[in-house]
Amino acid sequence: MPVLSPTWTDERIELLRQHFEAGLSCREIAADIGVSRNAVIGKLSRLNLTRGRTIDDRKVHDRGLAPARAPRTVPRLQYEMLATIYGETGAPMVTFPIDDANRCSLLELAENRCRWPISTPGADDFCFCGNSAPDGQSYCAGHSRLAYRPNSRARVMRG
DNA sequence: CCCTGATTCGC
DNA sequence: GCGAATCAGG
Repeated sequence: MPVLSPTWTDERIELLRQHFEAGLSCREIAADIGVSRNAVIGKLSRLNLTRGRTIDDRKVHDRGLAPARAPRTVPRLQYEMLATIYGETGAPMVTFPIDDANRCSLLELAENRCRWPISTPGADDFCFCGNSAPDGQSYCAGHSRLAYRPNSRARVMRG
């Protein structure tokens, strides 16, 4: 690993395009390349590579920057928000066990397989999660959420 | 609150 | 040109 970060090299741009065309989300692309999500999006926009939406579609051109937010949120919405972060009203949402029984090697990886790396690259037991991943997702539901998040009770890497 | 993509703007 | 900040929508 080089000491310098040459930002966007041809390799990275190629990776960017590969993942973009593969249908991966910007968040996944960013995590895979090692940059922030905005960096990926910014680069994509700079390359005129946007998926669907363009400036022409944008309605509000009059950027007053929050002049007056009138439309008050409905109490119900607020309740949902708070319930999400708070106790969830006795929600039995326990920690989801990540099955390590489906581990597979890089060669066995498929589009619907979780690509979460297990152990360290180069190790004899190095493999991937291999759990079923949603369409367009690189990781399974559990790992997708664990991939990158500042708010985590504990970094449960290595399953 | 979480997330996403897309634009804007300072560096 | 790059990317954080910001906006807009789900």
